[in-house]
Amino acid sequence: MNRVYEIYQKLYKFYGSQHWWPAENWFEVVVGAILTQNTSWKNVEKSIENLKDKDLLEPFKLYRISEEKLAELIKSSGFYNLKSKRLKNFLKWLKGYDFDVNKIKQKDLLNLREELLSIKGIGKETADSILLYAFEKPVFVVDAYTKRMFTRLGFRLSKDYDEIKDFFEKNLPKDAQLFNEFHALIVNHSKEYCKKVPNCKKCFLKEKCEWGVTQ
DNA sequence: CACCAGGCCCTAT
DNA sequence: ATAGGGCATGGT
Repeated sequence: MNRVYEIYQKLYKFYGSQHWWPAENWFEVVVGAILTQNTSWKNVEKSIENLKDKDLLEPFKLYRISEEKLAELIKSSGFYNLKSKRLKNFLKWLKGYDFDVNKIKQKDLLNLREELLSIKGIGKETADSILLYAFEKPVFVVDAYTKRMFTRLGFRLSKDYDEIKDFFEKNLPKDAQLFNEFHALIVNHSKEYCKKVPNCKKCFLKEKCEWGVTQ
């Protein structure tokens, strides 16, 4: 049994199923993924709520409003001019599929990833978050939490995003549901524990756990 | 007051 | 290939 999969199992046993991403539907996932770039989720939530309150959190509605208007609506997320443009870029791509998520889901994973990465403002992490949580494709999402947590656990991760991603995928079954849970658990554990104890020596993921939860 | 937060793009070496 | 700057709000 490899160490990566072991860690997943410990997290799952301790925290349980996470039911991620925190969104009501696939489009909300996409909007959140773009808005949360280098930004706290709290600030993103305000923007999402604002869009919902104004009944605008739908693809065609956002496609229709102006970039300037959209920027105002998402102000709380920071980088709002940039992110408004990025959302617009995604929406133009989405129009090519008639705003129909089912047409997108039918596409092959690797080609779909390339398409997303070709959209200006969608980088690897954002693309993978969308692939996994909006389109339900089996990709492992690498983010700041993932790198920080596994580095603290003693892993020596590459600097290259795709190399890190490949490392995790090689050590786990290729299962969208598992990737979904794992990333959610990493974020949850980071927020619950790692962040509060930056140099903790007793995280339950380590061999010697002082919290009585080592399995 | 400073620093950080679920990145990404562009430019200069 | 890789480093550094810009983007901007809200919380601690």
